[in-house]
Amino acid sequence: MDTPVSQIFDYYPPEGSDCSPKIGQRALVPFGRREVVGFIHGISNDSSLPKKKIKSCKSIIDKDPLINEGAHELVSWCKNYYHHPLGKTYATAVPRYLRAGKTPAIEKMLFQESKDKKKLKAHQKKAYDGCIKLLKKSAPILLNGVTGSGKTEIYLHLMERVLSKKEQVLFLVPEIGLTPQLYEAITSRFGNCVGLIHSSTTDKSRAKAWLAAKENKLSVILGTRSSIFVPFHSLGLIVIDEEHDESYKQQSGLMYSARDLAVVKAKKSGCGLVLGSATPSYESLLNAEKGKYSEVRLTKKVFSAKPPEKKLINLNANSSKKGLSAPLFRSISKALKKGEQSLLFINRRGYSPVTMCEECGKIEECPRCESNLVSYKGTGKLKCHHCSYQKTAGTECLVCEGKKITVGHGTEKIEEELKEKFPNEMIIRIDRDTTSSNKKRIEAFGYAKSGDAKILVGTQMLTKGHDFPNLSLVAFVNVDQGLFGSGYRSSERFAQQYYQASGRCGRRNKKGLVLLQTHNAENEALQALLNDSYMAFYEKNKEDRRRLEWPPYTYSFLLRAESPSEKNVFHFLDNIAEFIKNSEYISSIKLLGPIQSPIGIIRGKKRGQLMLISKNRKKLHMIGGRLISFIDAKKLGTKVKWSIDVDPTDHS
DNA sequence: AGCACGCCGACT
DNA sequence: GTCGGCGTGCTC
Repeated sequence: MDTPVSQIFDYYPPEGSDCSPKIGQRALVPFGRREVVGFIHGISNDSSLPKKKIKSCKSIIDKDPLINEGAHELVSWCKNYYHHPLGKTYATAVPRYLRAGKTPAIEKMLFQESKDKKKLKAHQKKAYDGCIKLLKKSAPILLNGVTGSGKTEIYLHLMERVLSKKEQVLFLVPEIGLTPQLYEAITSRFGNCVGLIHSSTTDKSRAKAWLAAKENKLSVILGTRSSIFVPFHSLGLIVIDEEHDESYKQQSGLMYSARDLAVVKAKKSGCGLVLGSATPSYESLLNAEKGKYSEVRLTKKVFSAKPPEKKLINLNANSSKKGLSAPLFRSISKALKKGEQSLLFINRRGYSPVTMCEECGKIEECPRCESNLVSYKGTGKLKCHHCSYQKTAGTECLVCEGKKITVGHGTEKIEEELKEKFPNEMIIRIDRDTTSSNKKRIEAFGYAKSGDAKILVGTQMLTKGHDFPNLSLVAFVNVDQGLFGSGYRSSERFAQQYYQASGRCGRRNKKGLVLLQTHNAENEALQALLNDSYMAFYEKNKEDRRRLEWPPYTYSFLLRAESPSEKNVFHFLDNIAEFIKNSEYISSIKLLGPIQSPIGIIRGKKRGQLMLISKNRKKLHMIGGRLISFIDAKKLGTKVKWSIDVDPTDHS
């Protein structure tokens, strides 16, 4: 049941019934003073508990198991690998509606043979044939194809093959924004046979899609990461689009990677798996090198466009307090004259990340977090991006009555600069703040895609898998922030953003231009980015990772703890560090910490962490298990809130 | 996570 | 004498 304890609770079958319980059924059980829904995880003839202590189930909810064998295996694997309480793992895997003990009615939504078939171009056909051949080998396929090479059409052809064998398909996308275009593509080709599962899907329809897939009454699930847990009846293929995207990793609770779980699921069920990206994660590229994945490459574009011209704008030579330099403005003007779109990328929301008193230098900080407040001009607020704190932004410093100024640029400030310069053009800003509801998001992307909006400003949201047919200029407003950010993954991340965004301009016959504003024009990594393909950049960059022993050449495991009392945080972490140092595995593990987390205080809670790094995944996993038993046995975790992150994507 | 218990300070 | 705040511990 949905409790944060790692133990399993034993029950007798319901009294006076002769039905035999089956694994995967839901049961209504007395639990303390309440009655809750639980999942039958295993069946046994004995128990370590005294017979008197064991209660009987009130009733068994399902006639047939709700959790089929495949889902049961995946949940079990997940709880072991991520060291997460079993009940909480079920709670993550099963829709809320079903966990409440309810069962919705479902309809049939099955695949219909399509009438009009699109033909693949020669290079696509070759890749498709390669996939078909490799799928028989049952290793995951890494479909490594440059932007515009037509991966989607290959997915659709692979899907058709599987669907016509009456098998099912799971199609995963990193975020909700990418579902509409794919939903349209799939339904127009294969009929009304698709269940959608993402953050805006209601509890009930989520449960419906989930159940329909299990009952084999639906052919395709299109969804975001949690769809990986859908218990398909006869799954034939999993597609993970944009497999490098970090949205596939859950960042709280059960911190699973849907991409990694797909590999497990495909192996266990024997279905095909295609991981697609123009900029594969270093993890996947290394797996391909090791032969764990089969790789299919697409280097040709469907519409043979000239590669975009790439130029650095040296901000040292074009000094300005503004976020946008004169050469950048000139290029935007040129694009406007030709009636073409420009996209400006800056990975920072709000107006400015810092507000400071001009006289005394006092910076506006969150009273509850170790973090500066982000200013918003539109609402006149100062907001914390780590908690819900916000206040009205005054113009005067409360200490010395000096004038407050903003330092640095966010999407909102860039938008303002553009509006001053181009008052008559339609400018659209796309970030988490402007697309908070489904309706707002659809509207914003509508203007962007129709070409009505001539200038697009946005965060990474804007670069994720969207096609803007009229786009000819892409500009990175602040290269240095991305490329030289903290964390060993920042160069990989920036390279992915760079190739994703620059691949989107100059499609068809238009000549594209990519501009990068930087203070480090001579930097070697930046030069490499400019002159090389993503793969060439990877080849150079991976050596640093190997030498410094970071993932994917090592495995990592992050233990986090928080509490209002710093003493409690470090008492907890120190105890665990000591335990590891005394264990037999210490020789194969590198310990980093305990240290204060990069953001040391959030919501008034002190935060600390302990990182374990090892080349030996098995040993790292073993010590993880020992660690939990140690915390449980010594009751260490009572005074702090703690969590485990296996394969963390960033180490904060 | 819920939920109850129990200890302690505050208030009628 | 009683109410309620929250620290602690248990749930088969």
